Amino acid sequence: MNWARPDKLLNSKEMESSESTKNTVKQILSEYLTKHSMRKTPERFAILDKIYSIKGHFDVETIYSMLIEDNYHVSKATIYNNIGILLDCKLVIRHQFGGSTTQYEKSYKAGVHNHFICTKCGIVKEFTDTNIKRAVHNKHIKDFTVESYTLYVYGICDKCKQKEEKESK
Amino acid sequence: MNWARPDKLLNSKEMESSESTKNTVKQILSEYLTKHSMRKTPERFAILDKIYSIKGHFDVETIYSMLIEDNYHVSKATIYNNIGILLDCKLVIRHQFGGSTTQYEKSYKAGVHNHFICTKCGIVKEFTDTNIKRAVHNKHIKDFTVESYTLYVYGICDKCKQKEEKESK
DNA sequence: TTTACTGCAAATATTTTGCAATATC
DNA sequence: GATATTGCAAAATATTTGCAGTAAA
Repeated sequence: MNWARPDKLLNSKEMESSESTKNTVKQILSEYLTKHSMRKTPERFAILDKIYSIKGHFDVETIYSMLIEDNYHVSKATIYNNIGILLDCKLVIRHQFGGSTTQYEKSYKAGVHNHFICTKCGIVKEFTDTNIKRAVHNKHIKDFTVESYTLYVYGICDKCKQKEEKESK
Repeated sequence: MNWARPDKLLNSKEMESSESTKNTVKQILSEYLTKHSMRKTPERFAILDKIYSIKGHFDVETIYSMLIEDNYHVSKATIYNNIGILLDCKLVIRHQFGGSTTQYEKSYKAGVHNHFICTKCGIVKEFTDTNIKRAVHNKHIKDFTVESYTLYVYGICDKCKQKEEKESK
């Protein structure tokens, strides 16, 4: 098997997960594919590898252009298809922040984090909070098995707030 | 001024907000429009009134068909336009659960609530939890003014879980 | 050899936009 | 009367789907 491993300097959007993390997620995908009688195509592992080189959120377009930039051609249809699989095996999570595209994020060992979203400019800032985490996990929801959560806190960032104050003068 | 007030039996999707709530939100919208030199069109108040007769989530299509059913014609473009305004004056909030349409919900006096989303069938169940509420409000986020929050808890509902167990036999 | 997967293009669906007609102020 | 808003249709955009060719098993 020959995983696509681009050998180049990483741009600002990229930040390698540790090799061991990448190997682990490949393993998880591999087992998932075997279990479901699906094929181990190079595209699948190239997409997974690329996703695990991205720090933060991304959309399908981002993955697509990053792979093209590596001279690794995959169609968008294939990316959509495979992100679906990665969602199923919990290697990726989906975010819907309210922009026009669906955002995704690697989820293995990424840790739970919360998002602050400015309702004016749309900037997203992440934070962690153990009290919130504890409160969510202490909540027993009838008839449901909890797997994960996402918290979106809405408000106004300082930049936009200052802009607003100027405008109302 | 002549607010559209449909005088008919309510269907299952509908549940009147109290008259006083409806009057209050009309007041809020009215003041917002005045402040921004925008016009008080009957469409705006008809849409607001309809939204405040809906319990739970809705999308643009829903509002559209409900108004058509009342023989009140508004174009979808107008609904999109006005939901934008209602978002601005905080009378409506937006949800992106992951389906194909954007979902909205009335927000005045609706209370904060959290959502459980089944990752298999997509069913959304609401719940409230004061511990979570407290934890979020205790969180001080640097450089941000918090206005509201939404929590999405993901997992599997009992129905889907049972289905899964059957399949793996 | 079988058939799952990829890539392309066409289809679908939601939301946005342009513009003429209309109605608010 | 001036112009913001509506309604319609067309446009834009993201995602899905159908299908022929390719490649994994």
